[in-house]
Amino acid sequence: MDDSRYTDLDEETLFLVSQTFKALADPTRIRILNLLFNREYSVNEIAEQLHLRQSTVSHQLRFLKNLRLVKFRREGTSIYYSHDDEHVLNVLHETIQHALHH
Amino acid sequence: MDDSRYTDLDEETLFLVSQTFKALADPTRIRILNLLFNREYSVNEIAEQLHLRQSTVSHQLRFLKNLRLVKFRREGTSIYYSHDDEHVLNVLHETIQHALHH
DNA sequence: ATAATATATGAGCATATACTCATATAACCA
DNA sequence: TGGTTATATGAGTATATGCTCATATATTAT
Repeated sequence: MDDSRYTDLDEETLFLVSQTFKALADPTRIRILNLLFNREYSVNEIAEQLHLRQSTVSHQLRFLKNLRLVKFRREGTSIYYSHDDEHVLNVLHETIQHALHH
Repeated sequence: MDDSRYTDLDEETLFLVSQTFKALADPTRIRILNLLFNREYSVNEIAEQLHLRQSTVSHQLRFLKNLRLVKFRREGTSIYYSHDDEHVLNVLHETIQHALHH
């Protein structure tokens, strides 16, 4: 690996990078994001699919929403969530594949 | 994004993936790995470069070592650490660049 | 063997995290 | 308006995490 990859990191970058990975560091959030690879789901649909409580899903979605990793649209009383960050989703996808095949 | 990216994740994969990202979810570990992009460093050199306590560095290196993200070699009383996982290092590098330029 | 240097580790503490229950808020419909 | 369904949120609790100090271990040189 060449030297050009070393950069002294400023506080802000460090925080953003660590926060991004923190989003991916929890099994529940990974399962949610992994489900959203597929298509959009409502909060209750996510809860049912993954056998989680509605409040658990809602709390985690807020976390992912704050980091702009998911977006949502309202339809009646339901809110449908979908992924919203290609880069992070790719990173997750690659790492899952890496884990599955190694 | 196509449907082919959805896979129901087993416990083991989920654990491995979340652990991997957990390694990257802490500012101190990011700084250490980012330093090791460059070249190998001894424990004390890392501590000096990053203004961290020796024990802090040693604890974090143990964490990274357990996940096989770093390797080491002894030279006298010093132990030199270097990175040992191209995939994870690439993911970190890409995400740092992404954060720096967005 | 003893001293000096480098690294590893255990315990303690403060903070962060993730889940759950209960309840609030919001949209829709009769 | 009142009732129903869906989602969000606050508080409480248990566990996890990261740092620090003190000390143990290991290697080298005298």
